[in-house]
Amino acid sequence: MASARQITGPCQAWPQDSAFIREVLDRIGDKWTVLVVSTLNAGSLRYSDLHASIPGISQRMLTQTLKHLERDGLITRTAYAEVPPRVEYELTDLGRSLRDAVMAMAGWAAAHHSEIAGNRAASDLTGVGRGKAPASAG
Amino acid sequence: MASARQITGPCQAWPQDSAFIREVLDRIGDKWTVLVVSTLNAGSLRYSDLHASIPGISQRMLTQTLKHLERDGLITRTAYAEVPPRVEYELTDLGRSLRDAVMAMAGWAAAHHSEIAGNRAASDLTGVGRGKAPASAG
DNA sequence: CGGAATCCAGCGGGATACTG
DNA sequence: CAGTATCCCGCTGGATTCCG
Repeated sequence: MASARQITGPCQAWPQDSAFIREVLDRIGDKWTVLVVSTLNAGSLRYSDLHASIPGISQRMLTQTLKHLERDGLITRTAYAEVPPRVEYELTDLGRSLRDAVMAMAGWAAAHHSEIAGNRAASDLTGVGRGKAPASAG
Repeated sequence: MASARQITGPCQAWPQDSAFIREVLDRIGDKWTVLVVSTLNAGSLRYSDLHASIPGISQRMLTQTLKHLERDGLITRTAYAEVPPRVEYELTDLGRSLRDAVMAMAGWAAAHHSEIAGNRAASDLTGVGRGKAPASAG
């Protein structure tokens, strides 16, 4: 899928691996995946439970996200052939490892989000303030 | 929202914090941010250097990504008022900490991407194969 | 060189309606 | 209950053009 990239910089050890990151990022990039995984952290849940636990999600997005997660082996889908249909979803070991990884990101976010918010507010106050203007060394 | 259930894992207190994660994910969710940060890992770079180092990016996206990163205090922008305009971008400490966090995700991706690919392929072969069908206890 | 502004195609994703 | 199918709108983001 991805073509080999030519990197000009001196330290280009990990950009090649960005293909992997891209895959993961494309998955956790959409907000629903993270929400679904975090909700499934509570254990095995039914479709309606997930739908109720995740406020803004539509059936379309919930179904799609679940299929993607199942396809990647991050969750298991168990359908009970009962009169009132029942389907339960649960995180796999792989899914739990993803959850851990995302939680690490969440840790970083929690640790720095105030600093980022501060920077953003300051940058907003400075308004159009561009970068610093050092001596123009011709 | 979610009814109290039996939790398999020790921690279920993070869905509330998902607001923080969302912010970060919205930022690193678009592929360009990660690429730009990883490229800036090489040190201070000019606009044109970045543009050349990141194959598929457009000026629009590069500029936008850089502004966002600067706004959040993840990079610094230094404009030299010379005859041929020159602007350099560099990661801040905060930006480097983000890079570390993203590299952690990259580590997870590298460790499990083959497994995920395998699961996906298997799920593709199984085709329409739905979830397992346990005894219909009705 | 380093951007800003404009235009426009693609598709992500919400709302709705229907099915098994 | 647990989806599937359809429509359709808004945003993302690429290509192009112009400016300091």
